[in-house]
Amino acid sequence: MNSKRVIFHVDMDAFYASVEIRENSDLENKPVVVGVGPNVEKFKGVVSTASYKAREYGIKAGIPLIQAYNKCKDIVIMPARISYYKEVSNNIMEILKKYSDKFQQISIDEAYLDVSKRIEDYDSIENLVNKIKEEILNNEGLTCSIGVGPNKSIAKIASGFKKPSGVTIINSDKIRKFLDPLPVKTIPGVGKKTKKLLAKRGIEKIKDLIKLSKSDLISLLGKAGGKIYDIAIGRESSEVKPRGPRKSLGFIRSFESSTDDIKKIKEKIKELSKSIIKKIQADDFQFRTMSIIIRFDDFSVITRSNSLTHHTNDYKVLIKNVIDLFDKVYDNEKRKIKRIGVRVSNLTKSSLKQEILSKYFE
DNA sequence: GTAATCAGGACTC
DNA sequence: CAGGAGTCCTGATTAC
Repeated sequence: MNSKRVIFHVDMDAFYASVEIRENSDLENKPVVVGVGPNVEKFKGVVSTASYKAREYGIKAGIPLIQAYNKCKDIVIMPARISYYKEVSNNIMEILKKYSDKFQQISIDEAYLDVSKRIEDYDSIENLVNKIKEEILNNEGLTCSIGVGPNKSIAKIASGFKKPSGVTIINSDKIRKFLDPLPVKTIPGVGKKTKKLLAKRGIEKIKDLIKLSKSDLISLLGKAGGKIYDIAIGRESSEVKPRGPRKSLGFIRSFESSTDDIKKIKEKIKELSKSIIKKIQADDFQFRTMSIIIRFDDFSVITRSNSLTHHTNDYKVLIKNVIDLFDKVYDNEKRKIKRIGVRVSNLTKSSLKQEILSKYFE
């Protein structure tokens, strides 16, 4: 037997947009974007996902809808229907689980599969990849891209290498040839800031990055530097493991335009808190820490939080605490507010299970 | 001195 | 012109 791991990273192509197109064949080959925000019809918000046709115009996730429109007057904007996309996602994840020994869902449209035990040679990789792609296409009418590698990071980078509907298989002996020419930003964990910091030192490609030692990178970037180094040399080795329980839960809403109307803001805070309580009770959680998040019209952000001595799932407790937090901040603030959010953390499962478990560990 | 808590930042999809 | 949800990390402060 072979002890080498074979990891798949499966990534759905333009997931939200593709779901909308599958629901409405008129949208095929059109520049479709799924938008999120306070009023997507009036271009208040951003692009969540752009179809591949839309991408031809330079439209991509994250840009303001108004900019997307300016790039292409023909864009079709669909408001996001996240709960529906979740249903679709669940169906897809069930398919992926079947084909893996170990499974890790990363987000609504991505997952890692450890398929080591099901692979003997290159052909069996191709067979398995094709089977997965076929079943997702037949059952859900959607395409995905798959990256295959000896660890999770290489699989992930590989899945993004050829899209849409691409397959990229990186054997151990091809790691350097694959990674070396890629821009550092390709590495998960290297975002805008880190890219800039590295660029200042003339580091643009992964091959530049690996000239530094691991400790150089750690002193430059902290703990993240160590991870980035391991990925760059192709030796990241984290296991494919099931997702743990959630650690926090919250909601954020933007106002259509910035406001200093305290009544309006507090109404929103209550609304958000209510939604949190609903969800948290439905999922049988309790929380101990509560936070508010405020983004001002100049885009600066303030967060405030406090913790209780005990866990709760009570609306009254939540609302009292978050309103108190808000009042403390807004006493000496005049800036207008653009977005407001409420979040709870330090979660535990409430009721039954907890007691049974604690008995076990007495 | 170390553990919790809090605030802010970076990052991901 | 700048959404929404979530995670991890860091540094400062406070608690034990």
